[in-house]
Amino acid sequence: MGPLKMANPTSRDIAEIAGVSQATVSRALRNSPLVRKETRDRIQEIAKELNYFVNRNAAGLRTHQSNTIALLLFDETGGADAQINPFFLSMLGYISRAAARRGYDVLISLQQLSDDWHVEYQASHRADGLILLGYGNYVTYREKLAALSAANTRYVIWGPVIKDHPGHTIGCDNENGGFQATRHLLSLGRRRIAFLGQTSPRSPEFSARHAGYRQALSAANADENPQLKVDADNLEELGYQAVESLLAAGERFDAVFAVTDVIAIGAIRALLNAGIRVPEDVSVVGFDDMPLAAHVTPALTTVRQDIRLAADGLVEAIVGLIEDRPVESTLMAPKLIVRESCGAKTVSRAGR
Amino acid sequence: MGPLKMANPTSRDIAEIAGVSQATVSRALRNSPLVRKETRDRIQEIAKELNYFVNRNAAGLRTHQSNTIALLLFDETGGADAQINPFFLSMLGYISRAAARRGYDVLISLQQLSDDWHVEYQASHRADGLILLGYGNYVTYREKLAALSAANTRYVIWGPVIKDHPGHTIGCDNENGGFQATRHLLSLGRRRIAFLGQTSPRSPEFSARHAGYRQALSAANADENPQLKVDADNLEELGYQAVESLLAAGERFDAVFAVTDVIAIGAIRALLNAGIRVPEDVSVVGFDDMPLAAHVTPALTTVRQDIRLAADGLVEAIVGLIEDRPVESTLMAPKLIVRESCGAKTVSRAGR
DNA sequence: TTCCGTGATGAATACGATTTCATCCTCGCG
DNA sequence: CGCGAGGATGAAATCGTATTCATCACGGAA
Repeated sequence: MGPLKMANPTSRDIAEIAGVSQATVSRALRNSPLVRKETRDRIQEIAKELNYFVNRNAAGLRTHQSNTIALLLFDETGGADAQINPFFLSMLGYISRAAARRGYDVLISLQQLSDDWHVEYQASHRADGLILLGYGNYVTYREKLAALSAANTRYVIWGPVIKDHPGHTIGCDNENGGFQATRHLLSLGRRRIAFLGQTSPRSPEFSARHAGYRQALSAANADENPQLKVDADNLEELGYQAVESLLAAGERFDAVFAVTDVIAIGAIRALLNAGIRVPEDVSVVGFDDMPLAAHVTPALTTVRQDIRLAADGLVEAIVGLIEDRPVESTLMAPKLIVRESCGAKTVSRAGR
Repeated sequence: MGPLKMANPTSRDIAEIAGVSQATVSRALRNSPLVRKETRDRIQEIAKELNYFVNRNAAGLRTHQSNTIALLLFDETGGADAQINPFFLSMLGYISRAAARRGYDVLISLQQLSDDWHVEYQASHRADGLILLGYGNYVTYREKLAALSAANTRYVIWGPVIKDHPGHTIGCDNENGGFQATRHLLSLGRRRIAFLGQTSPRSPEFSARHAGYRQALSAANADENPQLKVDADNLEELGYQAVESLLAAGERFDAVFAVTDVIAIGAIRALLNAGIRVPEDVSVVGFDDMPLAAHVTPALTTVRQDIRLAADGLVEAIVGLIEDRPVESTLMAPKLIVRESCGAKTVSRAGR
């Protein structure tokens, strides 16, 4: 017989064809041990033949689940048409894969500070839980997070692990990362190390990296020079300006630790423009190891956050919450990736 | 009275509180003109008070809609842990915003060649329509697209507009882009222009760019030199190797048109490594204008695809299909962005 | 032979909204 | 004063699945 055709087959249609009840079809499709194996196989075959797929709305209505995770990206620096933080973007890919592996879809949403949608996702049964990227800024988001908790929403945050921080958090050990970067520069004989990045309490991650920087300095009996610290938000242009301002002030420095790859890239551009060689005259180290870090010239030495692992951790955590398993906040170890911009190696092909 | 509390309020709960029927609540929440304004306002207020949100599963079940668009990313070059094509990634951001503006959520899914999920999305009522990125390769995906059409799925493809191509397509005028890039190099006095990129029928977009390249050459009465054409897939490493092979073969060239920014960046790295100056000795032009193009050194001259516009177009198209409006395939005009790598300007701060 | 446990299946209901159809009330007009 | 039109609301059906509770057949034990 030819292929069965049907516009929108339902479990009832299958039941009729198979000569069983709709209940049995439902059970068979979910591999319930309650149905005899032969019946089950027959039903599944018919379903495939008919190109049948479970209506998720109906199933979700009945089970109060959506098998979907909402990924809320918040990018403070961006206006409506700004590029999204590339670090988050590449995280997104891994999150999506990790979620798929566990049978969850991923819904994405770019949030603005003014938005209040976040509460809606779980309440409307569009998602079973939320992953928050870019919400590390506790001060700004205190009420938002409180609202989430009040609505009994399950969520996980990527960001710094802070005590009293509501909810569960997966983050990178930023302090240790800052320490590694700075220690590396010191080990290369650099002593006048500039620090580029915003360290207000509004960005606790960057503050932690700064703390690591100071820690490494004092471990080497070197003092922090406040003149060599420049605030800069996470934009390439601001990294450029930060170095410009250092040069304009006549500061002397032989290394730069930028709190972010993006800032580091801007800094390098400014240095080269000023005729300063990198890494011969000034060593530069970034943070994040974003995809392009290996491909700029000189290739960027940086502190890698293993986003693959991070994404896995986030998904693992949110799924755990959804399925009522105990979940703990986690701190992940970063790793120094040595390339060209620090001068530790002779120039060669960019590290992989 | 204090704030009303309730775990999971339903429209029925609201009805009871407001002293009306559940039907009226449903109408009021959807701003139906059938309910008196005062009643409507009162109901909406109660809903807000209760922190009520429509259960999308129930609504979707009834209306056969999900108000969701599935975004299928296919990246041919990537294995399980590979980075996603940054061009698609940044498109994703704009798509998400454009969809939100029209009241749609975006579900993302990274597809592998072996996957057959694509058909499922609409059939399972998880999405009302599909946007396909990276499916430009018609030969490989012929059956996949056929399956989609057979399942009566609404979908839009980002890719080359090809006649006989099933479905609707939004794409960039690649031929024109290749033409502009090459003409620019010619106008700078370059004559021996290498072409880097895969041009098999499996990648029609790249072939189109190549066609534009040839067109510009012949318009300038210059002949194409087959020795200067190197196949290279879209990876930085392959751009590097392509230039290496040209150099190894002893070919002389004074310019490179890379079919992609990623390839161009690899090419530049290889040139610099070989002691060849860019742009003084060799001009380089890329394609895409991905976010980092402005930030590499030298900043990349490239052909910009306006991804913001592209994303808008894709969403506009898929929403049109969903809402049964007529939709046409569209070709968008690319634009040459002159930065440093071509040598048209004196070196200065990277263009924005 | 009778009875009961067990495995397999079916009937019926619930999930929470949307929508059709019916009802009721009011007001204007003949 | 009666009647019909139209505005506002309610009752009830419906969407497609998951699940509870009943039913039934079968076979072994008493």
